[in-house]
Amino acid sequence: MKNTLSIYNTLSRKKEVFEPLHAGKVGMYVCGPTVYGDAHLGHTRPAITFDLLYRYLMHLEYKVRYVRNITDVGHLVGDADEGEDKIAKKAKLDEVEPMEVVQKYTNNYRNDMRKLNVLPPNIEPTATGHIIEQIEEVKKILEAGYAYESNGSVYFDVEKFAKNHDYGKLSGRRIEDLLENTRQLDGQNEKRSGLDFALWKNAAPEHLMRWPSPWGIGFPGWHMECSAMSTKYLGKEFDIHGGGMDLMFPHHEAEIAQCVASNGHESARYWMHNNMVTINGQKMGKSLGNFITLEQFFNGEHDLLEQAYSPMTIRFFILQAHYRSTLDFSNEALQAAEKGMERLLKATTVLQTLTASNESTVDVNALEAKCYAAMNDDINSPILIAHLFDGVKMINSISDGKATINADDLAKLQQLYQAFVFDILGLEATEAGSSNDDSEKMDGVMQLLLEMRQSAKTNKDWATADKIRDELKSIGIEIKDTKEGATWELK
RNA sequence: GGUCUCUUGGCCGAGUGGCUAGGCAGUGGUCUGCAAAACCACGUACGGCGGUUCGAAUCCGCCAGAGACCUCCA
Repeated sequence: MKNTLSIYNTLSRKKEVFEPLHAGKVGMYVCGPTVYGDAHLGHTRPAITFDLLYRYLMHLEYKVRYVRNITDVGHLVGDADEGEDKIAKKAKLDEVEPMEVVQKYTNNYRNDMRKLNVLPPNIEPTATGHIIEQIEEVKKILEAGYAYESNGSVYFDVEKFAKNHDYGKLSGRRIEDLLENTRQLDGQNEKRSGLDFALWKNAAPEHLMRWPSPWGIGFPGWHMECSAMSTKYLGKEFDIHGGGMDLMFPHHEAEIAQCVASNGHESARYWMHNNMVTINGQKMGKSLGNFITLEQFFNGEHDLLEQAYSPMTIRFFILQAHYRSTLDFSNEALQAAEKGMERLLKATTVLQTLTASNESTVDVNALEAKCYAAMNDDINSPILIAHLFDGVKMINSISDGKATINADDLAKLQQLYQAFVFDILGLEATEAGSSNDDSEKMDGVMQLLLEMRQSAKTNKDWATADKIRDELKSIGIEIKDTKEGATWELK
């Protein structure tokens, strides 16, 4: 039951049973961020999608090597400039070293991911740290005859490759269509065809990031790093390659071509693509300028945000949609996610306090089977979450005495929620007040106030009881009366 | 222009040829001194028009609308 994971393979356009290349082991490569700006909501989609997959594979007891790169060189700014590196351009703007920019945004990215409880990959290689490997790959492609040198740059010969290979198989493109739709880009005159892409690019004198190569001073092409680094750390053939849908063409298509040209066969067996986060129905993206950074979500400082949203709310929001669907941002949707998640997490706390009876009136095995079925069906987290909410009703009913559970089932249910809510979905309970001295004192003060209010209530002194409640509320402390007594929380 | 995808109830979002998705909001109830919170219960749906079928929101066609990629992008 646990081991019938199916995943949607972009190559075949259907769900396939996942069978690793080597029994019990999984190699997976995911395209990481370009570190020239703060991470925004869109960046969380692949990070959380593949974190979910990584966590689930580990839960299934696979030994996983998860590689996610940091792109710190190699992408062009746009077609208007002179082939200048994105990172170099920003660096000049800020008048700092390119590597300083890279370091800053890498740090920010890792920091944001940690807040989102995204597990760090096993290897997080950088493009600048693998220039030698990339040059070696370019050499191999030249030797294989699928590339040519021009003016100190090396280009991949797409038309030649397409004669005996299927260029466009991943993205569903036909070479004839592509040939009709090429645009004027930098270096076009150096290329034999508009479809050809750079494997190595000659650096202009003002270009800051530059390395020596057999073809002169330059920098690696846009798609080279993923081929070189996936091969180095996962081998010439590996299990899963992931990334955003927008990378399918040309990036992943070029990667496939590079690997085939250099190794004689394709590298990744399963290609997985997450869909986009939209805002007002349109893709949230760097180039459109309609993005909201994670930092802005966390502190609420953006015109479109009605409030701050915790990292866990963002994570739950992402997980409530299937990774292959678009997900539309709105305050209403995020607030719904926030409340729903609180209810789910609260139930996990209640679950720890349940006591066992002799008989079970609930079916824990059926719930467990449904949870695995959901995850095995192309890691369908929204379905999983729906089942977990059914379980919330079960937990609350037992807590209310409307249902009973025996000791074995209770242990199983507790394990189930630990596994699915915390280990697999990667949610974590919101920090219930840090345990420093101040919060301990605060807690003491609050206990005193609650006791005073309770005695006022006992004396039917409603004026005093309500004054305590209302005045605390006005300074942002909310009292909640429960069956077990009053509790408080900061709002 | 080319290729492809999507259109589900107030909002977000699953799924499927016939069997309740789920969450949030809303309504009713339980609890409470009152309220909040919490818990329980309950609607409303499958863009339009045709077709296939015993039966379609689910398959096919047309129309309308939205989007993605074709250029860096998660």
